[in-house]
Amino acid sequence: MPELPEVEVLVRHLAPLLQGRRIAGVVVHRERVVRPHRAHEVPPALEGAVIAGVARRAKFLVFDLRPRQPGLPTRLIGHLGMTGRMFLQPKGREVPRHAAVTFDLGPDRFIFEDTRYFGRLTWDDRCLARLGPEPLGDDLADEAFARALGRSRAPIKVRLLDQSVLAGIGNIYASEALHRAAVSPRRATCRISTAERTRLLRALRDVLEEAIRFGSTLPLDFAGTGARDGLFYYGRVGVGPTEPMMLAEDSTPPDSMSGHPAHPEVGNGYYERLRVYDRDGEPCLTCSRPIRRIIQAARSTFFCPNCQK
DNA sequence: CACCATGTTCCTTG
DNA sequence: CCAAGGAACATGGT
Repeated sequence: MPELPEVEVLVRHLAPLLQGRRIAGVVVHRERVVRPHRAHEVPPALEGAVIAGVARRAKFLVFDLRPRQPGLPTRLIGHLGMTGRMFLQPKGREVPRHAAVTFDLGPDRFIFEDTRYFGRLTWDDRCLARLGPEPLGDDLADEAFARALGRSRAPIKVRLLDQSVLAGIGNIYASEALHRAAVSPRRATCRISTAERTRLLRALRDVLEEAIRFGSTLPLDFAGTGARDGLFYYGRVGVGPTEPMMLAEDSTPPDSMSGHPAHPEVGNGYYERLRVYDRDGEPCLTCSRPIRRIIQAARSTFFCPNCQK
């Protein structure tokens, strides 16, 4: 579920649930996820710690800890990779097949689940040191954005995905922001005009903020227990046969037929949230000419060749 | 069987 | 030094 807005929504959801809870036990089901630590190092490092708070930095979740004794880690850093999820479950329920790490919190269990195991959970904080500025931070003024972009000749889309340039932009919102700013994803970064750059920063913030606002009000299925359309993203919800449901700690699993029907007009207003992503061949919502899909840095980019020059 | 997937990192080639 | 391409990680959906 990862990209800045999804992580932000998740953090807001988790913070009140985890604050003040004590970690009674930890089980590492997939050693790869706690790299560079070893599985056996994890329980002695974390057990007995109290979770003091949860925050976000770029696409990372940062859990502040009060360790049981000095010298032990004071924060845990999580990354969801492509398919990571985090949620609470009552103990006694079966842990999901792809649980990577589980925490015993007493009455319930905090689960980091990740089908592809690209995610991470670590107290090695070097990953945070390499990050560029937060796109939503007040500190990121126009000049700071210009400085971050630099004089690179790389295509702007590829540049936006570089976490050391700007932290938190992923493949979906990069395409979305460029479309809103009417800048071609292929444009060399150093050939973006001042006006375009200003538009782009604005578009980035708008896209991210809207997604957060939207995600905060949307019934989300953090546990992934509901039938899904495969994306878990806000934008295509309503297209598929079901709609994700909110799952606080332990709400009842959604009955799969209770979602809105698949008609866009009946829909829930989510239908047009993503204007270009995953819309290859569909008409651009501004000019109605077809959206195109191209490959940049081995990843799909979607854009309107007519609107974005 | 084919191809695709929200992410990151490392390696090679130009 | 930089850009671009590919592969790797691992699993599942269409």
